Amino acid sequence: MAVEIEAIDACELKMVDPGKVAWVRDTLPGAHAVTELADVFSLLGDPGRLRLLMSLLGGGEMCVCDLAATTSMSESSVSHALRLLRAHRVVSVSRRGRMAYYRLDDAHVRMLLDLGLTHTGHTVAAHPEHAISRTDRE
Amino acid sequence: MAVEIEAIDACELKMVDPGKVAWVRDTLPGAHAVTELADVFSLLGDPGRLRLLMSLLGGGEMCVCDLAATTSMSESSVSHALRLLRAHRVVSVSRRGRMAYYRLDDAHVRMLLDLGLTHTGHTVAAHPEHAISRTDRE
DNA sequence: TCCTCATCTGATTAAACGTTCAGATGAAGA
DNA sequence: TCTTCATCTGAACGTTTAATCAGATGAGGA
Repeated sequence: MAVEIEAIDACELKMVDPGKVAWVRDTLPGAHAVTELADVFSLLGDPGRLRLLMSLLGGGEMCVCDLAATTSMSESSVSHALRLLRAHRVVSVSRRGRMAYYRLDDAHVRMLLDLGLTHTGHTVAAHPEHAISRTDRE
Repeated sequence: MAVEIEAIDACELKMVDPGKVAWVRDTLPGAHAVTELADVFSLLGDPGRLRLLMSLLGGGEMCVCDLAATTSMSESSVSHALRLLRAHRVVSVSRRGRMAYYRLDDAHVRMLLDLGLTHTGHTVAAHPEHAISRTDRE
């Protein structure tokens, strides 16, 4: 297959397998898609936000103060974190009175969380009847 | 780390649903497990590392210079990134001569990447102006 | 041996990030 | 109205992070 793709960066001509490089380069998603994906992973890459999201995964709909209590974060931190997650459409709010109830609102993120949890060996209950006591040593 | 979960944190008594809070708190993985998971997501949360890993996902085994060419990163950046990924057992190396060939070496990360890609697939489909051809090869 | 080349590493720097604090917003009750 | 309360917001601070550069390592060929 031909070597010339769109405007090779000009910096480096030293490739071991130019054909493969060209092909892999073509199969990679565009810069915007990669950035978007990285953003999602990055959102899940903070322990506080992760606890927040896992709480919502198990608890369904929760208000800010309960989330703060669940995750042992300050309410301000929780609010900041939820704002970020809200901006990326990962969670959604419904306000009733002065309370704000948040919920997980992204099926893909939900799957990523589930997959991630099986990775760590935990199967978190999405439904109370599946509750398992944790308490394994860490 | 708070050992007793029943003893409410003492700081805040203002919970809307203490029962739910206690239950969700119990179902959350331990601090160490959460940190570990967040670390994994965090590794996938950088566009450069993500391009690197997606290249390996499609290209199989690749050397540093080809990875640099594929991802448009400097070889030094690639090396630093691969070192991080290696430290977390996400990739593995096999050295032949002066070359170092890297490959994806974590089944869970592979699944996370796959899931993430279907996520961008949906996103791209929803926003055709950013559409890029991703060869459906798997 | 010496030289070249692919890769690795440490140090430096600048940007990005999360937390905290103090104050603002807006809804409910008196 | 005024007060209280849940939540939100902006700014400041300290930490973490990734990119760059210069030099080191180590294998192959002359």
